[in-house]
Amino acid sequence: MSEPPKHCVATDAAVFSVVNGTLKILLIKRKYDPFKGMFALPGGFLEDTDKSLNECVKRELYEETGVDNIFLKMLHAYGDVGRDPRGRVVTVAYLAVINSSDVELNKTKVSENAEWVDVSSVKALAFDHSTILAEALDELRHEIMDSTIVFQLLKKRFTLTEMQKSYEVILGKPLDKRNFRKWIKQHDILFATDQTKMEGVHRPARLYEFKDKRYKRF
Amino acid sequence: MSEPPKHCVATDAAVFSVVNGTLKILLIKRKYDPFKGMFALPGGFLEDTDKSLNECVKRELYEETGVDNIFLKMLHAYGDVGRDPRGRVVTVAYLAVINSSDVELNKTKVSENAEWVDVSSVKALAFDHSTILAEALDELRHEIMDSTIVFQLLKKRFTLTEMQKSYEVILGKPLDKRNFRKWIKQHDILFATDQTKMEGVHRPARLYEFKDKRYKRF
DNA sequence: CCAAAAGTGTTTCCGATACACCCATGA
DNA sequence: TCATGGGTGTATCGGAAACACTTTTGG
Repeated sequence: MSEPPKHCVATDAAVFSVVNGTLKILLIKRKYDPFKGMFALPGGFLEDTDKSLNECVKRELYEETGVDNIFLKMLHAYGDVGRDPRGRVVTVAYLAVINSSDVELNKTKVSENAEWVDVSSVKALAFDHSTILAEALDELRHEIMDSTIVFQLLKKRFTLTEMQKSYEVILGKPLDKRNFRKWIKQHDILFATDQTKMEGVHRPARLYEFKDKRYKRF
Repeated sequence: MSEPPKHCVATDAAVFSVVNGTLKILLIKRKYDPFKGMFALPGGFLEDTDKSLNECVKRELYEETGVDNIFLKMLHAYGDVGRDPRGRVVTVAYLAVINSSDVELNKTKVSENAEWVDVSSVKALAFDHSTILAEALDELRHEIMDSTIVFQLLKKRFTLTEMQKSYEVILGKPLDKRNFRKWIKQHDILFATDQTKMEGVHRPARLYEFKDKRYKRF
């Protein structure tokens, strides 16, 4: 057996957020060929200094968008010949959701091409990133029902209505208020603070926090 | 930005079967260092001639064990530094199940070290393959309830009791006969042939076939 | 007629869904 | 007192689980 062949390895992140009641995906406008001018998922090559794939995707995300300290769930690897015109690249896709107000895009030179784009208006993406995005969105809809990943999307304190809205935007359908509250309560992941949020001319809403902000599957 | 670094990429397969009523995993006894003499999952490096990761894992599996024409589901990628003492290797793990009687192990020089090993008696494996095996088994238990992957495990014709036994061995717990039959019938994936299987001194069992042997999620 | 596995329905339970009214606030 | 969103409970439905007896065969 000869020396094993070597290949480029990369990570890509599908990072979702809810902004103004719509589901957004964090994309980078490419400055160089291939696919110059098109949108792509943030990501990049695995470096020797990355101790793990997880570290790689976090580093790339930070460098390209300023997003830091975020939970990323691995989704799938893509390694078909021809998926990158420059040569073979095996990429590992990750999923994340964040609260967009925790992030200031365009604050560095490198991240100046990062944008929140409406998922519903995303057209063709660079490479096979349209496929990755579609699969990530599908996975997100499962994850949100099945894990505590929604933690990432909300601020430290939030009302149950805000939480429900996040679910509705991600799932793309309305939920029943009473059933949603019963469901979320039975998971026992929240506690009610003694504070309320007053906004507008109506009864103030109780503010909640997560008991444990770590990712956990139900 | 400099040239992207290159890395070894590999695939590994966790191939399960049920033999004599016990759950088995297909392992290779390593002939060379590192981990010489230890068991490992079958797998190997991605070659330039492999047009996809899927093709790579199928090729490796065929070369090392003679197993051919099998459905493999991608599970997860592992890329931590140090998981292979020879240098960094990013590996992509796959899951499969097969009917062990469709395969003749040890029929070639290269595959002479392949063995079916009781999952319950597997000790330490080479590399991080113990982790991969554990995660694969977990995934298998979900897959079997959620997809038609059990197709791979059974012969062309089989009785419902044989099918149920496969589920029981994989899940590691007994199932209720009537509930199992109701459940499997409601998925509408089988048809009853007009033949029966006579074996022993008791009522013959009807033989069934799959309507469609392709992998499908429920 | 006996042993052994095949085959078959009904009841119960629990989680998911549907659904409508009162409450607290500021203007 | 009104407009606005916050907050709450019950009845129904449907799928999952529990559960036991009859049938067919060869010896």
